[in-house]
Amino acid sequence: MEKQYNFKENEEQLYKEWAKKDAWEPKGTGKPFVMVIPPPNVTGSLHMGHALNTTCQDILARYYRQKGRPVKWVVGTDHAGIATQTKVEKALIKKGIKKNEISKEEFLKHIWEWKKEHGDQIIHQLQRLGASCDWSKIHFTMDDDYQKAVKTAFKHFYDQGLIYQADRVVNWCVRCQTSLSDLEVEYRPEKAKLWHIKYPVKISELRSQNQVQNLKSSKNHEPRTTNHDYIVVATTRSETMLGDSAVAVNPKDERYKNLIGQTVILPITGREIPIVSDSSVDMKFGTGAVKVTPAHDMLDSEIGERQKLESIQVIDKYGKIMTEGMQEFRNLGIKECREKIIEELEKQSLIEKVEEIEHNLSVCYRCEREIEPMPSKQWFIDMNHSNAKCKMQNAKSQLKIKNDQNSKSLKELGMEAVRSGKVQFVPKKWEKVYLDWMENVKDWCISRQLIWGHKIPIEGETDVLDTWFSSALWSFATLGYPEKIDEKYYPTTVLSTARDIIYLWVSRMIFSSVELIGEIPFEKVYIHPTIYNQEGKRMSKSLGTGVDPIELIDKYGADAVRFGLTLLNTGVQDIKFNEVHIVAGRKFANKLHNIARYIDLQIQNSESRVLPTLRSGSRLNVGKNPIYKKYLEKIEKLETETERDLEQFRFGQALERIYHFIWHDFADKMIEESKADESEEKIVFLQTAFSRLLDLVEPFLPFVSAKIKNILNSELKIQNAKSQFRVQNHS
RNA sequence: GGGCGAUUAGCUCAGUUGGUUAGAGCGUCUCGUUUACACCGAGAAGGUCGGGGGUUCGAGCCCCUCAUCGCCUACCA
Repeated sequence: MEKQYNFKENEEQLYKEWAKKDAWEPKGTGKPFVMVIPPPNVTGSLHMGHALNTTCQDILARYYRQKGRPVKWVVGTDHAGIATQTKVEKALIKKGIKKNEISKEEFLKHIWEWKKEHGDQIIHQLQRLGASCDWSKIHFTMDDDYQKAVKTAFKHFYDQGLIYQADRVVNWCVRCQTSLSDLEVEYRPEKAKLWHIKYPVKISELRSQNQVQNLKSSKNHEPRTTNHDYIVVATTRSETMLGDSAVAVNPKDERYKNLIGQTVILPITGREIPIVSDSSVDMKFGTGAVKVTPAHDMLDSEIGERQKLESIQVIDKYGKIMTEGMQEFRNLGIKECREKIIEELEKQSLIEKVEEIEHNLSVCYRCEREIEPMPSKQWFIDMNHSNAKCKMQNAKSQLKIKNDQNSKSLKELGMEAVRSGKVQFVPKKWEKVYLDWMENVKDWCISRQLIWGHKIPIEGETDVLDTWFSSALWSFATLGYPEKIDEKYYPTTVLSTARDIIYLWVSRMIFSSVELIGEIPFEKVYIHPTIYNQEGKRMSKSLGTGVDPIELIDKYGADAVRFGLTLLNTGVQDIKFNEVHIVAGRKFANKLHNIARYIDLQIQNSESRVLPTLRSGSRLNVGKNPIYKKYLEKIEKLETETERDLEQFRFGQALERIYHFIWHDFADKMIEESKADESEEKIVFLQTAFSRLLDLVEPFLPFVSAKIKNILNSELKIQNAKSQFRVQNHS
């Protein structure tokens, strides 16, 4: 054995062996331990979050496999609709190909080519980390059998009356040319100008001098600069006033009480629109009076619905102004129009003042372009109603849907699965987060105007499904649905994932599984900590604050990376990434290697005539020496504590204890003290103790552990063969 | 605006129901080349556990309050 552990050589050799198809198929007879890996985007590359999550899962997989349970760890990738399409679009532009200039079919071909070329990258990266997934089948959400699952699921929801089409204001990405669900919208703080615009009130309708007086003396409106009477609205989006249908004020607002029901003349357009009262208006913001554009704002759309206002679309899906009449604005970009309107209003002295504010700009989570809310016909899943599910289940269906489920909404099913304790979150606090969100869940917009994805299985539809619709089926579509689900493996045991997809993914998997299978998808949801960079900020590729786990693996080894991440993973606390712990991991691997080297030497130098047959993991009790006996009891305690920790997902605590024991107890004390012992028993003891300690280490640092076990085992074989030979010669 | 979490050694973090002198890794300092390992060993320095108040025989841990930071969420136009 070399003086220093060569992780590179060892890991290179082992991970290829482990990536073989049948290497990790479930074996054994106990209660199966089943996980589905959160499928990474097919175009993605491994980031620190993946590395941590994969490490957690692999620790569990290897630990329970060691315990003799059949472990099934389902693996695969997600087609990731919008993310992939955006990525391939960009790649094509570099080649001089524009998406708009080629047919849908050609574009799809390019995406499949891309998938073929790059789709395996993330899989290889998972393997380099040592992930012991069941590689015999690498699922993909666009596989034929998966497509079948999606179609079947859609049909079920549809037949139950849970899918409907509606014309609604949705989040629209002008660049991606698709709708987005609320969860796919991100927010970016931005400085903006808040224009205070005077909308003239139709004076003839003011019934009494009193009202005029009231209006004039209104605090926010002074000093008056013209002879007219106005109501002042505040907006950052002047261009949308072309589509205003009302001005809304809070019914409790004394300033405007008497104006409710009056009419204002919308500047520029000259249209007459009412002043309405709506309790959603915040009296403290701006002037307390808000212009209502039902077609281009989520809140306004709701007000519009309540107040039965007309929805006037003035921005088209390409982000251009579309107006009837008023040629001067037609086809302008949004920002151009915004300025032009302001110019015009200034000319008419209708701008009262301009405020600088900071507000949240909503942007597309994939391309970061500004979101334009606009009306659009889309497909939705009804989350809140149960009476829609009037049609009874298909008698031929093998789905065993319990009767009471037919009277519950998806929201209720999702909440009940967690409330009842059937699905448990670890740490527990995420249950509340989940339930709070579920409680207020809105209907889910599932149609996307993309090319890459599952086509909505309705005649004539060209839209595809939200990528999360298909991932919602992941836990069972990978285990046999819609054909027969292997009941042995369902529900799965643990789902380990990141907190930022609790809503996007976990929640949808739960209600989908309960609705479609009549069974929860997993018993436990482990939400691992989030990794931040050293400044405590989010790691982000686009910000250049990310750390590439593969580079770390190259530098320190996969074992070391696993060690470093796991040591920091103590549960509740989020992780500020720091390389020092990975350095410690590399040292630890080396330490293990050297302990093995020492024991190996002892075995080799042994003059023993008869070495007891030892196996890896042997529970053989050694000898009379009470010190050794006691020490093995100490190890047993460590084993118990590790088991307890891993049952509670206390990965960091478990590893820390093992690490400390091996280094500062076993190596620093026990081995040092044993050096004085010349007896044969010492060797038996060291070998036994160490092999048990290696078992404890193996789930955490599988590469170095496997290597050492091999060496020690083969050394033992040699020695045993020798002693057998001697025994035979003597007899 | 709501919710959650954090604040412990120079840095990154442990600290399991409140119980003697608060721990680890890295870093720093001293010594040590003893044939497993210098990616090592022996030892040392370094913390009024964010501030303030309270409960208790006893508080890093429980309660209140303030401060700072972070995350999630929301319709502030």
